[in-house]
Amino acid sequence: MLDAAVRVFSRHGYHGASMDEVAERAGISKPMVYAYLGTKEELFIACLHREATRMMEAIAGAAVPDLPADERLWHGLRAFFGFVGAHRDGWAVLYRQARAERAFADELAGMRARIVEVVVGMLDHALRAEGREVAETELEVVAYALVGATESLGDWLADHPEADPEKTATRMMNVAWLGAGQLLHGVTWHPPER
Amino acid sequence: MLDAAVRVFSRHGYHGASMDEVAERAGISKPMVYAYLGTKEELFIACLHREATRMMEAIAGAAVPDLPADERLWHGLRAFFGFVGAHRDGWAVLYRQARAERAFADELAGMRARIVEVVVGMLDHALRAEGREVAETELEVVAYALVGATESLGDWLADHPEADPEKTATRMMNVAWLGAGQLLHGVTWHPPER
Amino acid sequence: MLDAAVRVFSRHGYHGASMDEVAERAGISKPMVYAYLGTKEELFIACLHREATRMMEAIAGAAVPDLPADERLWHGLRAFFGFVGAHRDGWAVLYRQARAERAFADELAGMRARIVEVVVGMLDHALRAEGREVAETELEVVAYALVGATESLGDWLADHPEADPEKTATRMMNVAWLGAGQLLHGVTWHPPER
Amino acid sequence: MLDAAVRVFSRHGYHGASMDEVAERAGISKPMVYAYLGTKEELFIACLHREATRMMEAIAGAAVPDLPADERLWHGLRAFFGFVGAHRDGWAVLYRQARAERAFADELAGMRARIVEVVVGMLDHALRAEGREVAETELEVVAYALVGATESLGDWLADHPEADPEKTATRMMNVAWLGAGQLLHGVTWHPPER
DNA sequence: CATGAATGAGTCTTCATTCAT
DNA sequence: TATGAATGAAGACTCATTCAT
Repeated sequence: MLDAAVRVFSRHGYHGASMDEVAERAGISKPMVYAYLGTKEELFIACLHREATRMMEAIAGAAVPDLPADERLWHGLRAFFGFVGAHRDGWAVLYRQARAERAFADELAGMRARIVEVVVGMLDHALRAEGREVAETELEVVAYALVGATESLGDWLADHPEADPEKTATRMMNVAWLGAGQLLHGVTWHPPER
Repeated sequence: MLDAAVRVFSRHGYHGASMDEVAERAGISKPMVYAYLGTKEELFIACLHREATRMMEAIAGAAVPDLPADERLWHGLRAFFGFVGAHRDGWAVLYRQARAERAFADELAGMRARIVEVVVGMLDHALRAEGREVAETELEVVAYALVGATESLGDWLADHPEADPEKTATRMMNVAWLGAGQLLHGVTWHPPER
Repeated sequence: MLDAAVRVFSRHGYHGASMDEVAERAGISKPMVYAYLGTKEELFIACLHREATRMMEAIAGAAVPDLPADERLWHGLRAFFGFVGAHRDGWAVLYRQARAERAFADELAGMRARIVEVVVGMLDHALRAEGREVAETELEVVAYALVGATESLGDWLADHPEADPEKTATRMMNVAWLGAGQLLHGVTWHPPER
Repeated sequence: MLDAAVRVFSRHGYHGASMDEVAERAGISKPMVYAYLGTKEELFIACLHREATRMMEAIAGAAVPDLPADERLWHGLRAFFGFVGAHRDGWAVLYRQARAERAFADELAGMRARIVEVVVGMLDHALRAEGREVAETELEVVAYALVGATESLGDWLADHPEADPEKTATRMMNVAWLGAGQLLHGVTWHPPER
């Protein structure tokens, strides 16, 4: 039943979607939709939740903690793009929709916070292995940027059905790792003197 | 009058905004809003357009072509984050809103295409200077990732009024340049053999 | 089971009450409610009926015919206010609800007619004892007024949990009897000449 | 426009009435109804208010304070029944409807409180003229009973289009005044010793 | 016998959009 | 030109009522 909702939301957007259509597509009557999942808002949150959970599981299952940092990142990215590629419909739109409505900000923020946290952990771990240490906030911003870049490519992927998820993951890995790799080695960039 | 619209759209989102409120905030009557800017959709596009133009101008004005690649990127980023910091209200929300509605996809795609194109040019130019060459598509994806990361941090900045735009720009530069720098030197990453 | 219904109706009103709540409060399933008592309307009528019957019985049991008129009235009133005081919840609301819906008008009219008839009989009996006689319609209107006043005080009592039913009965008796008493003695009032 | 609403509410009751019908009967479109009078609830309150005001004015205009108590009462009653007779449709139903819904209790209570207050004042004035004095609460209850009886006859009148308002007023006056008259003279009734 | 599950029908309410002034 | 007034259309949500189990 959530499948139907996800499809409808992804086709017409949160506001464009009508509960009538959700019900119809799900093959049940409107009151049932309300009985099972409550309000339109709650329904959307449920969708968001399920997709987020699935995605997180896909990633977590791939990026197991005992791999070296680069491989872990790589597997994580591959899982992510693989997921988006397979759920083009669902993910990108839920993501875009969720960003637009204040009401879902929390849900979304939580979801992203979990990912950022993982990435921060990954970076921190790798840094310590190099005998270096960086303030948490710094790492967070870097992680945020990486996640953002990844989401962005995910969005791009969702819009390009012909694109290959694996290849996209490789490209992202290049950008992310070579950048992160340099940072890990203590190379940093500074604004030029004025 | 667009100012009023931007404010209203940014407060309540595209759908949450009512033409009544736009008119009231603009101090004119609703039929005038329609006379001057047409449909709600057109109005929103007009807002989007203006903000995009302003932003592009701010960036273009800072990232002049005759600077070396890294400085050019740096000034561009600084201009971008400066703009977002100064228009927190407007930018992030217009951006988020625009992503949510299919109707604005084109507008948005165009706006982003222009930026990606610039970044691609920048990378290409720098590569040639190094005597190297890379397929356009490859560059595009990298550029896309960089732009995505930047937008993402822009979003983050818009949500953190206390954050410093300049510092954010520096962080982004680190992620972007050190990664891009490596790429420019021909270093690339490959998926591990299975 | 009716108890549950009465409670629900009295809390939320006829329209505000949902069959779901009735069923839940009664501890049975909705189809059973329908099986035993039919439609919501019929259910309400059943409630009305039971409450009316109980009340009539309480009054009839107290106002036995072989008492002198004033004592009979007094005992009737006392029984009435006693009943309302003890069933504050049920009575007043059923009464108010029933008045609002055309569908229950008949039921209610019947119930009141029975009381009015009793009062008319009482007055008539007393009048005849005084050797006087008055047109039936006249008596009916007087009876109607008395009943109305009584119902009204009943309502008031239902809204004032701290008030004493017995005292209220006494007050009503004062109004009713002194008025009725005068009438019984042939004293009547006429509109002033213009 | 309120006329239309009153008519619809009186025909179908508060719940049975649909805003569609109100709009249609008023000859305007639904959004206009909402623009002018807001919510269904507010609309009903507006009706209630207007009818109450009109009625109070009718009564106040007739029962001028400088008349002797009985004449004042008489004129008040006549005005009341005259009003109800002329607005059968409106009054009775508004009154019945208003009683049924908790939401209107306040409005109604206020309206009745004003009347009771007037009657209390009238009784008090008359009592003092007789050199007697009675606790306010006592008077209030008596007044309440009188008002209730009157409302009740009003209801009866509303249901009997063929009945004569003037005659009804006379009857009510008989009940009210002879009763009140006795009370004024200090005659009271006491429960029999057990 | 009892019920969980299902629904058709209908309500209030809102808003983008446009005449007539 | 500018607007106050008006509306068609649509959507979320609820509930009395009934099968199939």
